Amino acid sequence: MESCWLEGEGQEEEEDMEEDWSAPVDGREAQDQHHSPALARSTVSFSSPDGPSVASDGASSASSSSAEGTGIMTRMELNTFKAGMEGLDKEKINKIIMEASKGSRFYENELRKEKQMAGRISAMMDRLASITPQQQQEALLQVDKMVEDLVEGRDLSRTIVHLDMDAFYAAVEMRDNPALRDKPMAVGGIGMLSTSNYLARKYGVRAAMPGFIGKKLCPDLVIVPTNFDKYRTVSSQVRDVLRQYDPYFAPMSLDEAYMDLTEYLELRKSLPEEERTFYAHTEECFMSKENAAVDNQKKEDMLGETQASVKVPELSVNSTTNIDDEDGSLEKSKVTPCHDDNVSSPCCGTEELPETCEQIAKDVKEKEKPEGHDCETMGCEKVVFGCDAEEVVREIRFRIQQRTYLTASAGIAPNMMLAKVCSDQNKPNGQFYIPSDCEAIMDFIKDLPVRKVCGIGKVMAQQLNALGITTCTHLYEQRAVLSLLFSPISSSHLLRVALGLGATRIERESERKSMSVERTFSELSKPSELYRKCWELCEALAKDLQDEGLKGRTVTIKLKTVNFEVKQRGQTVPRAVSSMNEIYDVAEELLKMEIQQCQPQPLRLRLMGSSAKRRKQEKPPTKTTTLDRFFL
DNA sequence: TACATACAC
DNA sequence: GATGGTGTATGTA
Repeated sequence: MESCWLEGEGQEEEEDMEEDWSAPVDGREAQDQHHSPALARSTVSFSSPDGPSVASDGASSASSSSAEGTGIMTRMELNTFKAGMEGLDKEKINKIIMEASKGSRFYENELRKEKQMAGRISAMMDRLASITPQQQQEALLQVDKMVEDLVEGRDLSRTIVHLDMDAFYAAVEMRDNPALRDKPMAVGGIGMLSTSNYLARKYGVRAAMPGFIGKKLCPDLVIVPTNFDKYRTVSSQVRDVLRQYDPYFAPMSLDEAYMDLTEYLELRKSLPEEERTFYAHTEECFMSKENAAVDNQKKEDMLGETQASVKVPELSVNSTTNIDDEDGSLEKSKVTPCHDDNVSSPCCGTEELPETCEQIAKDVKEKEKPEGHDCETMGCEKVVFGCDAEEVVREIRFRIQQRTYLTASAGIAPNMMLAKVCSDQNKPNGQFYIPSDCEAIMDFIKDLPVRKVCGIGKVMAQQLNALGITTCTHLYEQRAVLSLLFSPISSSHLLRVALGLGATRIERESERKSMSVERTFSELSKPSELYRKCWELCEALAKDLQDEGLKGRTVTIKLKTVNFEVKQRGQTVPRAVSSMNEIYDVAEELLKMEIQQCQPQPLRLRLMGSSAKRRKQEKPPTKTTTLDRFFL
């Protein structure tokens, strides 16, 4: 989904500090951060004599956090770097969020993580303070060599598109239930929301927010349970369209995909107008066939700024598989990337695919209009799309809307990093184009908040913030310091971002490296219950492994205590395993050790997980004739 | 290799 | 009253 409230909460778990469970003592004080802006400024002047405009407000906001009992933890704040945040009363929303959370075990854990982060930042500031001007000068020379290489290697020849469905799950539910259309609503459960519609976002209700907090922010919020089967079906309809423009497109989740339009755009130049002509079907078209209908849509309407202007009559959808809110509703929607090379591959849904691109195209175009219907005589609005990238993307979005009655947003740029940022720019139901031109890229990058860049999350953003870095311009100005404070991998990534660089080739599907199953439950602490849960998880994992014909060399268990502390324990076995018994043997042993460690206290858990990983760096056999593949 | 952390969706 | 599940990458020891 495109927005998050507490991004990636589940994975950002507390460091394992067993001895500290009941004594959360942390010597480092939050005020340590207060010296950061000044330090940041003083160092900036070394590396950048031409006087960068360091945002001091950015730096100081890093210190607004973690004063226990007072301010709002930055970790828990509403993320304001997402689309659709205009005109929100952030203060009020954050206050409600904090009040709803305060005193909970979750909150206490967040508080600890916040302190830990403050400590890390303070350590970083100490390192910064110890850097000499000479060191900075040297670093700058080094970094600028890299800059030269990077700039020289810049590839502006590709046209990459990132396509993102607007409020996907929520939009699907609204489409199928008109009663929801004028209400603030979210998809998920009282425990966690997967996404919310734009009306609910006005109240601060976001993806990855627990439903009960959503209700506090917006008492009228309607929460609809997830229905993944339906989203998968819609997703495969969208993919049917995308495939025609890039057969190697890469889905990132049910609602998001990257495409490389470069080759298609060449073909497009000689595509006759007829092939670029579509009809916006009227409601009558469909009614005449007692089929689903869509309101008469003009091209302008389609591409306007308002979301879901499409009116759809009730579809006879009654797939009400009620997925268990606690467990099933938040399954990751990620699906195997679809790089089927004209081969009919089952990876993009259950529908059988035609064999050639032409057939796919014909088939899809057929599905986009009512059965046996002649648009010319029915007076459907005729739309002809042009041949440039923007027109093609408009066409793609138009066809998606005609096919699914849902809107999508898109970003068009010379690389994946930029395309991704762009797709958020005019959301919902909009698109944004960055031409393949250095100046245009730099102009776009200039004031871009670093937090908007894919890969720069909450933690990195806060670290950068402490250095006075909030935009990509700052990132470039501070390149020398960054190369000294961060690892080579991190700093070169930041440098690439600062230069507006990103991947220009969409990677083909890579081999899976691990498979896991995990569940949250109400507290379990009796060993018999814990072993039983472990057994169930291993059983589920074994089934998943066998379904995909995979085996793993390293078996790990994941435990989350009732205080939200996460531990992971693993063991590598001599031979790859996939059966229930083999996996459980290892997992049981690992669990046993943890239970013993705790004694005489019980091990009190709220989550348990089991996973199998393949060994690092070894390539699995490419062509497998046997059924078994291996995580070697 | 083991474990923790960060990130995305 | 109540804060998810799956997968990848990376840093460190």
